[in-house]
Amino acid sequence: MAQLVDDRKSATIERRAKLFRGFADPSRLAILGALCNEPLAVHELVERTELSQPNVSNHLRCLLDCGLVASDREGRFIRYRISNPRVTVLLNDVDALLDVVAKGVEACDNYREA
Amino acid sequence: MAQLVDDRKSATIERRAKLFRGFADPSRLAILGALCNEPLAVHELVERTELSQPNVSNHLRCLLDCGLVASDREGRFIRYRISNPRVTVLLNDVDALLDVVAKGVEACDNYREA
DNA sequence: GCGCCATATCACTCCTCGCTGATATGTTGT
DNA sequence: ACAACATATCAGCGAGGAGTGATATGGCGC
Repeated sequence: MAQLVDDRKSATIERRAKLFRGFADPSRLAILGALCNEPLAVHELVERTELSQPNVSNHLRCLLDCGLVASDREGRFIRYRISNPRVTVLLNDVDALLDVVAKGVEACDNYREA
Repeated sequence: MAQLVDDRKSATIERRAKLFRGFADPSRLAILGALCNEPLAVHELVERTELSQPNVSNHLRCLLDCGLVASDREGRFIRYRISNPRVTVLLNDVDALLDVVAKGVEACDNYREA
């Protein structure tokens, strides 16, 4: 039973970690940032983010599967948009936190600096 | 100059990504989660998270450098605590987002499922 | 139907990061 | 000063994920 509790606890943690990982990539953040302003088609995202088209598609697939963005077909375009305002909330939270810890984050070299 | 703008923009994105990466690990989330309840010394964190002691220390160093936790020496113990309430806010908001997208996140196999 | 544009998929490589085991530093009692 | 406990550091290994290039699918206009 303690085992059960542990499982449930760790399952929750794993889910959180997985969701955070969805945000923990510059390319995906660039895509999400662009979509926060307005819905965009893939080729528009390619222009603005300066990422390769397959790369953008791959990330969109990931974001779509995770439910962070949604897509609507429009003719031969596919328009992507932020699926839920809570995504934006989270992005704002991280900026608010960065206001406080930006210096430390940049100094931390436990993982590769950008 | 457009170059400058791009640099500034991407620097912001990189910082966000780096901060998100700080949260994108089950071990660090377990540590942060435990610290959300109460400040704890390292050996207590080892007990509760069931991680190895060097592992916990490594993650704490990372979290400390990033400014997400703070530490106070107390005798031969070192007590760690959440450094800023915005950390807790972020953790809560991620749970709020999970309420909506949990299913999708679990289904997404672009990166390894826990 | 054919060519064109928009998007998706796949195999592969490289790099980053997390964990472990051994060891070093530090602090407290006796 | 020494023993015991608490914490930090470091090298090395292994795995997961991001990017690329080539290619496949799908919708549109002529």
